[in-house]
Amino acid sequence: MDDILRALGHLALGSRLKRLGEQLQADTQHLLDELDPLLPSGQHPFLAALDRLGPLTVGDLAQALGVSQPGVTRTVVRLVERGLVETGPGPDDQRQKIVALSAAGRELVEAAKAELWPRIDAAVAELCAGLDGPLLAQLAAIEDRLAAAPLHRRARSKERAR
Amino acid sequence: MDDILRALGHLALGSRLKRLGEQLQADTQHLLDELDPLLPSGQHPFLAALDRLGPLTVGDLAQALGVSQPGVTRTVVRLVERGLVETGPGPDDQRQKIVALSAAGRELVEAAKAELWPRIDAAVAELCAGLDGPLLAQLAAIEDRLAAAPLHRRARSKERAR
DNA sequence: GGCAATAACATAACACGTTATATAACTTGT
DNA sequence: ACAAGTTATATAACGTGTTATGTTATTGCC
Repeated sequence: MDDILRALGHLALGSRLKRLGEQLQADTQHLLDELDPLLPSGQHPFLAALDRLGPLTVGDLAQALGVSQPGVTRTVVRLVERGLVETGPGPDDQRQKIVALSAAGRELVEAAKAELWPRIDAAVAELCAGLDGPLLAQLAAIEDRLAAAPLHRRARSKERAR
Repeated sequence: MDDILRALGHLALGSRLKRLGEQLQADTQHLLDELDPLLPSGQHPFLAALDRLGPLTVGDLAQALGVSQPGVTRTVVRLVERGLVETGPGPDDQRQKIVALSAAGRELVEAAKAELWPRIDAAVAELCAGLDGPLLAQLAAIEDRLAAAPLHRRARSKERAR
C-alpha cells in the first residue's frame, strides 16, 4: 500500500507537512514524558516564548507563536489549570490579559532547558543531518528515517554515545 | 515580535511543520472554493486515494493516507453525508466497510483533476522552486514567500502567464 | 462445535487549529 | 462629555488529529 500523500507530490504538501509535524510532536512527547508536570509537546512553545520574552499579552503571544488569538486563549486556560502560568490584567489597558510563567512554570522550563530540550534539539538535528536538495526529497528522507528509528531511540543512542 | 518557533530551531520543528502545513492548506482552500460541493482541503486526499486505488476498506484507507483508523472513520462519515462517497459491507468479511466514490464524488474528482489540482500543484511547486540546502532554511524561505504573496495569488499570476 | 484470541470498525474523550462573532475597554472626534 | 469606532480577549461552532476502549465478526485450536 503506497503512500498517497507522497504520490500526490506538491499537491498534498500541506497535508504532508501537517502529518510529519504531528508525528514529530508525538515522538517528541515520549522524551518529554520524563518531565514532572506532564505537558503536551504542543504547549512547550508557549512556555519557551514566555521564558524568552517575559510576560506577554495574549495578543503578543499569538503573534510570537504564529497562531490565532483564540488558540492562545484556550491553551493559556489549560496552562493556568496546570499551574504553569499566571495571568493578570494589563497595567495600562484593562482589556489586556498578561500571561507570565508561575514559579512552577519557571521550574519546569529550567529543568527542560538544562536537559531535555537540548537533547530533543540534538535528536531532531541528527534526524535532519546531511539532507540537501529539493524539499519533497528531504521530507521523504525524514519520513523514512523516522520509520526506521523513532526519535526517542535516536536521542537515547546519542546519550550512549557520550 | 520575532517568531519563536523559528528561533527554537530544530527543537520546535514539529510545531513548525504543522503550522506551515495548516497555512498551506488554508491558502489552498481559497483555490478549492471554486469547486461546487465545497470540500475542506484536508478531505481531498481521501478522494484522491479512492480515485487512484479504487474502493478501499477503512483500514486500507488509513494506511494509504498515513492517519489513524478513527480519523478515517470520522471523515468517511462526513464524506457520506456530503454524498461524495458510498460505503458497503465487505464481500468476504462482514466486519469490513468498503468505501468508494459515489457518482457525485467521481464528478468532483474529475473536475478537480482537470483544472484545479494541477493548478494547485503548479502553485506549490513554484512556491518551492529553486530552494536548496538545509531543511530549516527552506522552511524559512517558504514562510517568507508565503507571507509576501499567498498561494492563491501565485496561482492566479501563473494563470495570467499562460 | 464451541470457546478464546484476533481483527475491523465505532465511539469517546482529549488537544488543538481555524473563522466568525460577542463583550468590554479604550480612543476619537465633535 | 458622549456617541461612535476600534481594539483586546472570550466564546461558539467546526474540522481533524490522537489514544484508549467497546462491539462485532472471524479465526483457530482443542
